[in-house]
Amino acid sequence: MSESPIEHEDEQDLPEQIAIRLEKRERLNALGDAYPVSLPITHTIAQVRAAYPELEIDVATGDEVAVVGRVMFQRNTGKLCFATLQAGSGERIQAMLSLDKVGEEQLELYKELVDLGDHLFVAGEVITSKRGELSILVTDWKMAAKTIRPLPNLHNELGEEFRVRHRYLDLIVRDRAREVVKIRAQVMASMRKTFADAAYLEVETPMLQTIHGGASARPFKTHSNAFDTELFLRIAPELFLKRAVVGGIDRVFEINRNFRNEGADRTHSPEFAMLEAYEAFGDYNVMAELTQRLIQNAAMDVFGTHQVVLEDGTVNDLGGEWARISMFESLSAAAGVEITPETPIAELKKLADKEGLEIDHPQHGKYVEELWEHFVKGDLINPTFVMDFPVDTSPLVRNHRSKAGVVEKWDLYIRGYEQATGYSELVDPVIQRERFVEQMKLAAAGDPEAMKLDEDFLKALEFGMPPTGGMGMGVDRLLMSLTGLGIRETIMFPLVK
RNA sequence: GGGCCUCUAGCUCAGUUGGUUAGAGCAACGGACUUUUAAUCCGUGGGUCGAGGGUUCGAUCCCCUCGGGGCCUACCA
Repeated sequence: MSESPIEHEDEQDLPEQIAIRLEKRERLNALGDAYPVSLPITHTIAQVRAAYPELEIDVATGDEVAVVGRVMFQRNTGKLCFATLQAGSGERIQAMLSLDKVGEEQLELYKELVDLGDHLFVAGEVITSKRGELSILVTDWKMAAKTIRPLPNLHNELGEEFRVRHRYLDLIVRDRAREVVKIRAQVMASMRKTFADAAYLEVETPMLQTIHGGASARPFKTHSNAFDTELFLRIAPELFLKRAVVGGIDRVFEINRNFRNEGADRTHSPEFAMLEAYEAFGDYNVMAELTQRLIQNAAMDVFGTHQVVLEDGTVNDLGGEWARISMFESLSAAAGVEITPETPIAELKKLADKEGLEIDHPQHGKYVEELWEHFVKGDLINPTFVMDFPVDTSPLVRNHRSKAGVVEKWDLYIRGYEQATGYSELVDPVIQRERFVEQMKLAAAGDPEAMKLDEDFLKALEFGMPPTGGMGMGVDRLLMSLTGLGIRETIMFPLVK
């Protein structure tokens, strides 16, 4: 990337349009202020529009208003100039500057000093033009903030890379970009309300951790100068939220960033927003109900329906009671052979080989999950809880209360994506230690994602954790499910090199 | 990690089978215009063709290296 041209000392090197705008900025400062600290604004553009929903053509209301907006279009003629002003929230209104209202000097200055993209303050009467456009017939104008760089062309779609690298411009220029930011905020607010209604407390747990745990993933590493020690950006908040439950915070949730040092694609980002929730004396069934409620409430609060329309026009039906299927039963049905926790690993391997699956760190449960993804996952369009996972790939989940060889864990799939996961949490400190030891053997065998043993967490469990249900949900992925956008569109400022 | 593609003006894109001075629309500059709304009309300027190296009389184009981006694939509870 080239350095910013505005940093060049020699003005000759500046792109023409920037040099010209810098001169205009100087002139504005000489005449007054190109960036005034305050302006006598009386209305937002939205308020003006709302106050006059249906005016006839060529009407003068007699009402005076003063607004600011960014200049999005300009149509300058000899004695009458038009500009379209846009509020940050996207509403637009037309400003009209006529010779007989502002005088020759102010009209000339306006034409010379105001460019597309500038923040412009205008005061005047609310009218409609001869074409019926709601307008402000300007008596006073003032530069609210001079722009130095030209806005991108509004008549072509911006390239994807340009949009991500200049999200601030994307937000100015593209309604949908603003909408997505708003939807995200509303979804967050809705989920917090659902939690509040269920007497959950929101907490924040460490991002910097001395031992990363709670998930299987490669971490980002950093270093603390003060403690002279290696630290990890968290891959999950799970082990700290469970400590909170041990401490008696019986209903607790956190919405915050996780960091995973792994691949980035349409559904994965190195940093992503994660929701985790724990409920003492709940189990994975309770958490499934909570998860369904969170998502359905969000859809209803934001879109007013459980049938949300996605970017490509298809409808994502989130309504009704969501299906629950068993992992082993659905796999057996799809594969055409009975597969249970007792199925010999050699048989699973034979089936995987036949299907052309390569499995990295072969354990029984790994085979089952890979085969399940191969045979079943793609067909799960409507929201579906996949229940009861293999034990050896789920070290933090308690054994099923009645089925041998599986744990009380579900994954929620929506439109073929893993959306959330829920557990009846493992709270027995002795079994938890055994599970960690198993993970350490895997790590020793070279699995870089295997979990580390967290002695302090085990100590907390040894002080007694109540039976607890837990759930985790990728917030960015929820936004994807609600909008049909890629993850880099649901995150306002995704990581770019 | 592997494969394929891509990078040209502020933005969106053409183009050059290697040849004088690299084009368009919008944006900008000068001029005309009191009802435009992608205003219109006349005129003008604007480029290290991602960076570096090579081949060549001559490279934006061909080759190599590097960098950015995309798609597929692998990996990612």
